[in-house]
Amino acid sequence: MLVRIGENANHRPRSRELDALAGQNVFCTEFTYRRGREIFGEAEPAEYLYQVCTGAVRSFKLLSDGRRQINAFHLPGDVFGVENGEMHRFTAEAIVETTVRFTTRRHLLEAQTDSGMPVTNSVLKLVTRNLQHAESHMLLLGRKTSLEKVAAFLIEMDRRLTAAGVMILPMSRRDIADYLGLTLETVSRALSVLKGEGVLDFVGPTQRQIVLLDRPKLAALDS
Amino acid sequence: MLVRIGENANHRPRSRELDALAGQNVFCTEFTYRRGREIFGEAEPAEYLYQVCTGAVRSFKLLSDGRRQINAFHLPGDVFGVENGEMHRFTAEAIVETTVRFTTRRHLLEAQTDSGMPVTNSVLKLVTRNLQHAESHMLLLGRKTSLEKVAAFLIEMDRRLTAAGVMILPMSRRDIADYLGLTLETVSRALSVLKGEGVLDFVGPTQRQIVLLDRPKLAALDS
DNA sequence: CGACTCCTTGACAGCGTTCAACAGTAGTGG
DNA sequence: CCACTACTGTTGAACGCTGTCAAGGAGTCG
Repeated sequence: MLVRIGENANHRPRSRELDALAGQNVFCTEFTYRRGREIFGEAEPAEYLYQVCTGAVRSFKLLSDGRRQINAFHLPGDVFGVENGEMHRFTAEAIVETTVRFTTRRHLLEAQTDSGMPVTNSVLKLVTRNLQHAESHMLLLGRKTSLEKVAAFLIEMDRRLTAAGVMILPMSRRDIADYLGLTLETVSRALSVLKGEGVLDFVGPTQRQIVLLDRPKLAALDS
Repeated sequence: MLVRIGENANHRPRSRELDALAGQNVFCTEFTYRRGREIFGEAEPAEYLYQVCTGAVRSFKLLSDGRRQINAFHLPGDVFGVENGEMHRFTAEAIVETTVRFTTRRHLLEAQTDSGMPVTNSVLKLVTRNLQHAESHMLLLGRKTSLEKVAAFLIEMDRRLTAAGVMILPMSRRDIADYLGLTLETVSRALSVLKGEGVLDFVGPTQRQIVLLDRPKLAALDS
């Protein structure tokens, strides 16, 4: 039986993708992870497939000395853990308290043999979307300056989680830095520059709530 | 009719993938591109699917000011141009004189409806492999030092094109740099360091032929 | 042979990192 | 509720890795 996701500003059309993937009759369970908890680890068997209901997830790889590269942030509606192999290729952690729905890969495979091929097609679509994101992120990581990286990050997050004119970032400066291949100090400095230039402003007591004041200028900075 | 690829040191099992993809009866044509020629451009309609017979191909994205990020090198046996969408997301160019086989996407789709689903599965495998490569490349681009990047590059190329103990690089220092998110000078310096440390040596008149003398040390440098 | 590209090497600059101090916020327990 | 502590973010100063600029040599191709 399906568990309904409540009314949520971040509840996008994509929320239905896990349904399309697994079929309407697949058993889906909800689970809530506390802030910082690991959802699955790199090289662990990929048993489940997840969809974010509320909260936010980071998936990343580590080098032996602790350097971290965050590959993607998963926000409400996003499906993740689609490894199409035996093992997860990332570690996934809840950034804040996060509720996910999940289903087993076995259910996926069974649904596939039942209905023919739409399931494989859905998996292909998801993998292709991940690949596209990875491709543009390689351009960012390899060839953009710190300011361009932060601008690109803001544009992406603006698209994905701005509601009522305000973007509430669930992730820390360190998370952003590890996503952009920078240090947290450089991210902080770039944000200060953008604020100084009137591109954005912080609202509220914390620095995690951002209002974009000049999107054309921001887009121009992304090159 | 299929065109046979000649005996070639770089002729890997993967060479059969386009067959598996498109079926043994699909019409495949060969074509040879001269050094530096564009095979397809970013945002062009993705009409064909390619496999390298001989030579080497670079696929890359550009920023408006000319900064280039090479996403992948395609070597003999590799299939490329699998965009799974209307448009190519990269530009592909022949690095040296390169012969490719190609088939139209339409043939692929027809093969799919004929035989059921193995075609989609093959596409999924290819896209998944691309994604895996992109994922580890993001870690490299975002978090590795120049020496680690060059070491990782050598390890990858050693695996993919070392024959008879010698690795003959088809690409220039600039290509390597644009692949690793560095400048060509930094690549050159890193190679000089590795030579100085006895990890590798150049053979022949040019600096494109490399012998690896200490693979364990090289692997250690990749972290 | 001459023009061109490619590669190496040196000197220097600069962007981003590192190290450090400080302030604001959140989380915890009395 | 408030004090205490840990966490998070900003900012400054100095460093260093990589980029930039430049020169020169070697290889390649017409």
